[in-house]
Amino acid sequence: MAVTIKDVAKLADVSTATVSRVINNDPRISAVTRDRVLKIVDKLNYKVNSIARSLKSNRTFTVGFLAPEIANDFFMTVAQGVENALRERGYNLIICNSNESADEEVERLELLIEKCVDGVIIAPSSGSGAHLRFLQQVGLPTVLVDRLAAGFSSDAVLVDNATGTYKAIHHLLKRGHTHFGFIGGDVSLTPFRERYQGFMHALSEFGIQPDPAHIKFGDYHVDSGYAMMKQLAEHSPAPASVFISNYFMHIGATQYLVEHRSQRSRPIFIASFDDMALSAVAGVPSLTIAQPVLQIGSRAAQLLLERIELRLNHNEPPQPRIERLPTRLVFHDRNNTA
Amino acid sequence: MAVTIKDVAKLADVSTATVSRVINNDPRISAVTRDRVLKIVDKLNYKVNSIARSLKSNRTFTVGFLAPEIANDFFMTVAQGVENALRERGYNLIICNSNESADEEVERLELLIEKCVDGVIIAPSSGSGAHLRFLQQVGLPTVLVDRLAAGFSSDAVLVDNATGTYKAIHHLLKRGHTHFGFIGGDVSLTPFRERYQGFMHALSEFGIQPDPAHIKFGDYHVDSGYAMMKQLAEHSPAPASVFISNYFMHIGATQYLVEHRSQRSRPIFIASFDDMALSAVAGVPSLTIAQPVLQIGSRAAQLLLERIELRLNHNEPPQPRIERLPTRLVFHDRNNTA
DNA sequence: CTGTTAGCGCTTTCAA
DNA sequence: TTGAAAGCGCTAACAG
Repeated sequence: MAVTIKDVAKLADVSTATVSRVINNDPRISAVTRDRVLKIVDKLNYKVNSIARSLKSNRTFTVGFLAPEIANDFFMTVAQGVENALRERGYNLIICNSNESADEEVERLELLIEKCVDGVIIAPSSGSGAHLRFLQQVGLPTVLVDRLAAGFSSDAVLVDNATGTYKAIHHLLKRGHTHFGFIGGDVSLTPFRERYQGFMHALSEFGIQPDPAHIKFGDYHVDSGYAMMKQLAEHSPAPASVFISNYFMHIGATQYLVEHRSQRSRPIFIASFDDMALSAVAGVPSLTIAQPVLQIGSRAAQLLLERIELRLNHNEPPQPRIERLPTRLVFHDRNNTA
Repeated sequence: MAVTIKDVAKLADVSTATVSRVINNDPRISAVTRDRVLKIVDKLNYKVNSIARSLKSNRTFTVGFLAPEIANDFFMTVAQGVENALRERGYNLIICNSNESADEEVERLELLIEKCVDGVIIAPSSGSGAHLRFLQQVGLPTVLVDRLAAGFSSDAVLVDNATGTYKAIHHLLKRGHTHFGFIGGDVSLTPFRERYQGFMHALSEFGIQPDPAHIKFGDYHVDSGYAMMKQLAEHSPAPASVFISNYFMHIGATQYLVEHRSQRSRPIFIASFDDMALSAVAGVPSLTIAQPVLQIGSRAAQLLLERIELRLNHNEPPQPRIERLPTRLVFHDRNNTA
């Protein structure tokens, strides 16, 4: 059996209360007692049982992070950002996976509630937030990241999807690009919808109506990007430039282009949301819209901790805050065709 | 305040013991009482407090996963495999990050112990396992993945690094490849050491002594792969084929090659350990050695749960088992130069 | 400065 | 089949 506070108390010949005070750095403890206790703590290699502590104190110093995919660089980089910020404040992170399913999302949240996490950060699996509403009942501090959930009002940290896309496309339009294709994700997810809107907005400003055959929507994964780029490239006429709505589809699309490089006289120019590890790899000229991924996570953690502290002190919770972090254009283009 | 077992008991007009039995599916409970209690549970939306439960039962149904990097496709895919297997058995996963540091690794493990996890799965940060030995003292069920730790004997699930590499290089040698370069990782980590050994073994069988200037070691990240490939390619003579010790360096190396494609008359052939999402993307001919990444995770989870169960029943723990899962060769080569 | 004591929410003998 | 009561390891009044 593990060593408990009692064992320490007995050996140090003090009460368990004293031991508790020592390990919690209560100032009103004499130096000698403190030393004696600490010595025993060391000797017995005593570690607090944070389960017991949590049962008393009703806080676990643990935050849940719920992502729709766990083997996904984007969400895990967000998680990394969350963890960085939490660790500074002595909090820990439990990462869970909703598998992009609202049902599993609820399941995982119930689990996290069972485990008495102090708050949760969620990249919601679905554009509708109906299934999340029970969180407000429960009063669990919550921050959304990357995506908003309709009908579920809460703090959120995301990026300027529409504006970022608008600026990229606007830039290309000014440089003379005119024949655009579009590779989109599920528009029931806010980021993909907003990126689509930004894209269309820029085109309409230049009085350009894209060929409907050049507008494609799929899921947001590599294979989907490959398939849609294939459709676009094989369509006649093919678009001269293609906007791709996220990193994974960018990778898939690039894969297609590289494999069929020799078949094209002029390369298709790519603009893509996200700029991550491999955005530069493929050597297809591109303009990318970089998100501050780590900061999304760390900022979300800050907002959450704020809410947790406020709740602890029985203060009024603030109104839901939606923060849009700025994106940044990145040119991957040695021939400066952008 | 959250609703507790007491609230349910009061409303259902039974003792807390009865409620406890109902929610734990104790058979010796009359159907009527069960129904009555369940109805109240629903009405109050009662959820067990697993903190309190764990304090009593001394188990948390939670497993810790400790990875040296959290924003890393490989480790997170392993984590995915772990989670798949755990979920089936009603266990949960806490993912922690050691930042490839032995000190942080110990910190995180102490945290997990504080949280009373039932066991841990570790991809150890360092080839030396000295800092892990305290786990045996504590008696915490442990399984290593991907890497072994010298001086720390425990269950482990990894792949046939040496054999897999050997087979790939052997295959290429038979196809006439002779001038090999090598891009390696930190050989204090067992996978990188073993891959190096497999590489050298294959060459020596063919009586080939690689040019020392063609053997490079770095860290295992994208930038490192880029830098080493640059060195190899700029060296005169450059190797005709290069073995790369993992996915991320493969990506970096490929990035270099694609960027400088036009400068070479004949492309450098790549053989690389790992075959993941983007291995096929770059259009540089390659032969990859695929690991069954998800299975590494799920198998590790199985071994761990076995140990946890045994310990619970006070059975003798089994001898440490080291399982090597087989790798598989994958050809990414439209011109069949491999 | 330190000890006594009650109790966090739950499970589990033991007794009925 | 059910209830009473003890106790998991810790913290926090309260008292001294």
